[in-house]
Amino acid sequence: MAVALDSFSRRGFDATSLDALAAELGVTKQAILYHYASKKVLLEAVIDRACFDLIIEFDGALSSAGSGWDRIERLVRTMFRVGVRRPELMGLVREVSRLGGDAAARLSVDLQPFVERATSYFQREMDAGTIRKCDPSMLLMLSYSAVIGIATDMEVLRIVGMEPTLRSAAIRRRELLSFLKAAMSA
Amino acid sequence: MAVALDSFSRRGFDATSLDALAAELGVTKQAILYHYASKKVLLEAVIDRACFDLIIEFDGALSSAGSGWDRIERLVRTMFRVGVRRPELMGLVREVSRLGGDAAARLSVDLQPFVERATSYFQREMDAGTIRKCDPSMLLMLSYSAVIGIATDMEVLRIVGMEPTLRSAAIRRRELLSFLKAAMSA
DNA sequence: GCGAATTCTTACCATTTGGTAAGTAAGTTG
DNA sequence: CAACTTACTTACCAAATGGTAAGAATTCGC
Repeated sequence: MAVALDSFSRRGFDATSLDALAAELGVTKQAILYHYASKKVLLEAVIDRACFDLIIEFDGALSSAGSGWDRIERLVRTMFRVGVRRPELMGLVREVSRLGGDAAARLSVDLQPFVERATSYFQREMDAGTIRKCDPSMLLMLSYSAVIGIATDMEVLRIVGMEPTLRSAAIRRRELLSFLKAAMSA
Repeated sequence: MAVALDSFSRRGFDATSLDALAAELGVTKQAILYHYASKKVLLEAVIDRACFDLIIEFDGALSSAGSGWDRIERLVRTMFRVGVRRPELMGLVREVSRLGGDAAARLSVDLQPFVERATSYFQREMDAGTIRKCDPSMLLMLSYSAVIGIATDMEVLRIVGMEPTLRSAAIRRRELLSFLKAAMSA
């Protein structure tokens, strides 16, 4: 499962053959097809798993104590941490969203509760005056895009002249945080 | 060429078969292989073309008259316009960056002049005090990511609750502009 | 008008793909 | 021990893939 998640998000769904997955696991392709009736079913299982993990990762940050800017900062930090430490999770979201169709629909359903929670949380903070008023969906989308770009578009990072090493990730996180802070401050 | 660019960026390189491209063009696969020795060569040609178009699109915005914030705003507007009206250009950048390897290297070479121009332009504006000091590479990366996300991740847009219609694109552009403005203001 | 280049097509081909069918070794249950 | 389930494997298969070889129609240079 972890292998499939990793490969789907890194190499893409179409570019990942069942044979390649099986080889990596040291079994035959039919061993996979025994547990998952088809490649599509495997993808659906991987989507469910990734969404579950994603929600688990964010659950703490969204429900932990603290208020105002501290909590916002913790949320963004969490987003960045997930993007750096588990890039396959966000990478799969991107890949599945590109695939469209049933897979994307399933992703949508799986993430709906989290998205609703996050946007309503942003909304509350806006009403409270912690962050400046804007479309909460837009804010979520921007945070996702920013982290996705910085955490998974390694090649683009290299193109714009940033070395995509883990060592410099901390620096990038600090930059992104101050950037988002400036953008969100009331 | 346009058909290949579109399909590579929308469906992905691996998921685009030469037969499918040929069918869409009303010719046979071998007609394509006559002009481009292999699928890889076709990809390289498409990359060159996309980068050329990208640079052409941005050239006006980067070199046009005006100064200070007006020019910055025009640059961001251009980025958004390209993202919305020619999503295949930025989509291909994302796809090729995911593919890695020779293709990504070529992309890097093709875009290097533009990237250097853009970052040095940001640097000048920072020195002039128009925008707040930050890593110019980071700023470029963030703008790219934001526009990529909003312009090409249609499914994710739907998931976070934004209808991905052209009609609402203007609203999103305004939101993004005010967002970037807030983030960049000195 | 004729050879030659250009631009295709038809006919193949080896490999890879997701998927099926059937068998088998190792438990598990009664 | 026997029936049955679990977790595979080996043996295939039809379709699709990128690519080659050779031929045909059209255009071009002279």
